Amino acid sequence: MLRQIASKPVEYVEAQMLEERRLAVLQAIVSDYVATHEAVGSKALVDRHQLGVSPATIRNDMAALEEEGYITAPHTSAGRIPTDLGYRMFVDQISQVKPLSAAERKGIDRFLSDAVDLDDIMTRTVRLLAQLTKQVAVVQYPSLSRSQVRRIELIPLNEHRLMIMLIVDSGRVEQRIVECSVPIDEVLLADLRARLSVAISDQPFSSVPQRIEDLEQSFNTENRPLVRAVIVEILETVTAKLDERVVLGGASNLARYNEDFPMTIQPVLEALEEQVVLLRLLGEVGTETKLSVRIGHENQVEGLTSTSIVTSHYAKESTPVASLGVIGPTNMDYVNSMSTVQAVAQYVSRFLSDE
Amino acid sequence: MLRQIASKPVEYVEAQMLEERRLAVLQAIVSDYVATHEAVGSKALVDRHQLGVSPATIRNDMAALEEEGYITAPHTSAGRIPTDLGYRMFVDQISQVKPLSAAERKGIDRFLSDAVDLDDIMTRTVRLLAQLTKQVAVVQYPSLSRSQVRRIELIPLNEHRLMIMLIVDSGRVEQRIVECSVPIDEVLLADLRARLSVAISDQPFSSVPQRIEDLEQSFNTENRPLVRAVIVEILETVTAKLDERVVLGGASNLARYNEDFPMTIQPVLEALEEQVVLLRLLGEVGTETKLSVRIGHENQVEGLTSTSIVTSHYAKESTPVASLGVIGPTNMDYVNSMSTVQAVAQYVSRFLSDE
DNA sequence: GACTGGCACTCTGACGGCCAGAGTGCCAGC
DNA sequence: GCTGGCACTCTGGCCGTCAGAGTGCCAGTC
Repeated sequence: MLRQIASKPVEYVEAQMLEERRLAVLQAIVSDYVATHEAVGSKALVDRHQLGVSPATIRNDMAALEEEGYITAPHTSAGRIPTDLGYRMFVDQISQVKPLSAAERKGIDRFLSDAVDLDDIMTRTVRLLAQLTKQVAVVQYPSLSRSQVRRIELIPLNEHRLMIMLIVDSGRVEQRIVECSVPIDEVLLADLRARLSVAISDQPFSSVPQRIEDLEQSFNTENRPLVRAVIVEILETVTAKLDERVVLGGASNLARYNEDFPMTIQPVLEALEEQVVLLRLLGEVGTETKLSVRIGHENQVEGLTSTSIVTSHYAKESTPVASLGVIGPTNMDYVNSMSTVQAVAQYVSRFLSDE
Repeated sequence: MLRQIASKPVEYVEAQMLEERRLAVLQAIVSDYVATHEAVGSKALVDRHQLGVSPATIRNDMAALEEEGYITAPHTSAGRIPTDLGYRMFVDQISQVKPLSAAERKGIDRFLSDAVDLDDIMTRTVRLLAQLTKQVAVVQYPSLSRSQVRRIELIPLNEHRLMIMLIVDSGRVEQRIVECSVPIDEVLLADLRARLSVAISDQPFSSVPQRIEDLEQSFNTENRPLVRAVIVEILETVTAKLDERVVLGGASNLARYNEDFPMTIQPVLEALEEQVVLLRLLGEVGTETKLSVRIGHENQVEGLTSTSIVTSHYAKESTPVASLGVIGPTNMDYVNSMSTVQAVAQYVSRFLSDE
């Protein structure tokens, strides 16, 4: 890299260095602002970082950065604060995510390994994320659409009522109750279960509808009402429950920001109570990158334009099944959030795959 | 009532009337303060209520009420605000809970009747409560300790792994996965299931431990490891899951108070994130009264001493199974909260019992 | 004896003026 | 291209002032 620069004409080298310092200034501004939550001025900058130049020089750089839209001044005579674009630049510059310390990793490991079932894993994960990042954490349950049906059970509860139970390979269990007008015939039930089982066991959730829609035809007319009721209910479960489940935690961390940051937390809380919004925040699973950061206005959700979202996929047996992440103010500690989210996602993936 | 008073000596009648007016003043103060969230003065009081006396007289009453600890003055020259004791008196005075309007009842009915399973009922209920009262709502899942096991299933997932499924009469389903070192024998499994079923079906959850602890003895030595593993897991589920599940909603309503009420919401949010705290708030189910109000310091939870909690039990087939309620600032609208909580509890009870 | 009008007192909250501090932009000089 | 210096500007804290609201008390009335 250096060698390459050395081979260029002198002016270019100097322009390059200028660029580099300007970038360093931006990074310094972001990290100072994230640490103090106060607009940072040129003098403070040279005091706290080894920039090797005077405040006046920095001021020129800052003017340029402001011109380019990376930073902005709250008012004439205050320091500068980063814009969304500035944060974006900062985040993109973090090529390598800082690894967690051994102690931290061990803590995560210990905390998650006590989990007894999927619910427990999800709850623990969200608590863990919130605690480690001191922010609001979101964890999505393994997506049904990316899962397979492992097994189906039809359990009679009484004469007119039975429970359908879909067991999913990620450990999720979906249950649904069916009312029947006619008494339930155990033999028929066993038969139906067997055929359903053949049709959909070990098949992807998304293919269930087409696999069972014709099943009704193969039964005697007298039995069809029950069969149809069951099939309808399964279809409903499959489609309805595709709107994924999300757990939220650490909302109290929102209140902390308020101290030095007059963000009105009500719209944020409101947005976070909407499943739909959360799912949109967590984004489409299975896209290229694992770790994703959306800053301020980059996420289109109303009420969350002054928050940033750091998410990562997690996987079961190396196919991504869902996302998790943290939500905080745009002036959050990106370095820490990113490394924590990534690490936790890795651990969750491991635990899911172990099971 | 009037007749009775008329038969008493004159002094007593007057003392009684004095008492009555003083009570009216207290009620007026509470309702005005709840409406405006501003300390209420003597003049405003006579303006807005037909008290039939002059402000000066009211001032005397207010002084007396302050002396008795029902109201307090934030500073020398402000109006008065109710103390916890004042609210308590006010609430106790509401003998008859105001019924909801037909439209409201219909709204509740419609909203709840779309629920497809227990999870759905719980989620809908919490949303409903939060929306109707504009406060934070809490709903507890039907308590396992007050439920019966309806059915038990042992479902083999693969050679070394099976899922235990406890179906509870309230509609809850508890599942747990067991790992076995030896391959699972289907015949043995069916046998075990049958015996477990005999032992605990239709029995109260709390009696499960004693009913299955000796079961292991009746199996061959070679089969005991599996049997023991299953029993251990059931016992663990029964005891572990007795810590009840609670859902929370409408946290964004907390932020609203902040506007006119400088309550720091962080401790409140923190407290609400603790399951244990929530359960303590919802209180012991099955005690005498259905509708319960705890005001300010009456609930011993740290961080919630400036909030009030209105709860009610709900029942399945007329035995109470759990609680639900709302949490708000002490200056909340008790009349509305109480009637809403009561009505919603009734509807939930009905839906549970219908199923 | 209870209620009333009047009066003096007090506290808050809003408003405006003032000033120190911080930070900038610009410019001339190195 | 970097630097020191200087004039400029904006904020935030501080203080004094003042109107408004509400109280407590007292003497008078029914």
